[in-house]
Amino acid sequence: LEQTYGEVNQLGGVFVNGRPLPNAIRLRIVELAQLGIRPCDISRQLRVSHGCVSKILARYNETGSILPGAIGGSKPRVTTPNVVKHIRDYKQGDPGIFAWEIRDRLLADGVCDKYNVPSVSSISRILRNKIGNLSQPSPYDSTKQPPPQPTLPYNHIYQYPYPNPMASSGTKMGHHPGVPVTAGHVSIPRSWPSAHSVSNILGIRAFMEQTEGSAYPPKMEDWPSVNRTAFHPAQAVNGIDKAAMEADIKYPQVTSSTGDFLRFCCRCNSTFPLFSAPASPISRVVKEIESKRSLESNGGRGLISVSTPVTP
DNA sequence: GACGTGACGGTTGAC
DNA sequence: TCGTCAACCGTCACG
Repeated sequence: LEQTYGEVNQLGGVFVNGRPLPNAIRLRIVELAQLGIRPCDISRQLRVSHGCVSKILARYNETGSILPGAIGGSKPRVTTPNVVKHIRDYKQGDPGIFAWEIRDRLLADGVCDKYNVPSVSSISRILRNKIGNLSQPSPYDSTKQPPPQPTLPYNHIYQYPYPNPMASSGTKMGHHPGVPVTAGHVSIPRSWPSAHSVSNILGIRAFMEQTEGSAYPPKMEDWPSVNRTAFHPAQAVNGIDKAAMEADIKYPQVTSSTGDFLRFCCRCNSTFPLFSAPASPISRVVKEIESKRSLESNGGRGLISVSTPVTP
């Protein structure tokens, strides 16, 4: 069981097969691209395969979202209670009606569209199994409440399942650990070093520790594939070297004297309030994550603050 | 060398 | 409870 998580790709980056990259890294990929850094350089810096970088950027350009798609699950059922109810109504109104006629009527009446109309065989099955005896009350009787529908649509946003030690425990999906949420805004806890490597300029440090909780469970250090013999301690993991990660803990996010979060801009060599930054695709992405999380965090419960104000 | 693409092995969650 | 299925994932190799 312990030998399940963590593999090292050709670039030395760590990934979990079958699982999406942490949102922080996805965000960083987009962010670097926005800054004009070539995908191949992003790939090397973050130690993410160029195919993945290409995929994430393509998705971002197409959808505007950095988030991975919905993994798992099944297609939405077409035989919803409402559809079954209509089929029963049609059958009651005309006991000799054919399944294909029901299908046509479902379309004609606007109950279904061409994408979700049940097949003739499905209708036949419904007629056989659910409406076989019209004298029997149906579980979907109009006098009853229909069964609860899924809260989320089929293509809901993928919930990053990695445990977050700072997130409230108890619910598996209750709180998205990808980006910390405060009551009215999102912070991107990071420090903005002055060193001029791409990684350091852009503050690629301790992402997994800070913005994703611990990016992969249980702890990256415990990943069997992050082999300490093959992986030098000082070597970067997804562009995050260990020393920097440790340093990030020592030097938390810059805040102003008022406690506002400040972001260091390497371009203008100054800081600016993180939350008053001009709207950008990145801030939009952050807002996207925030809004998704807000919907799923049960009214804001489990809010965390991962940034520690710097005391002078 | 950079990049798009598809195969591949893997995970996930509804049914 | 468990297996199946179809969605997704990132890596890798190829062109």
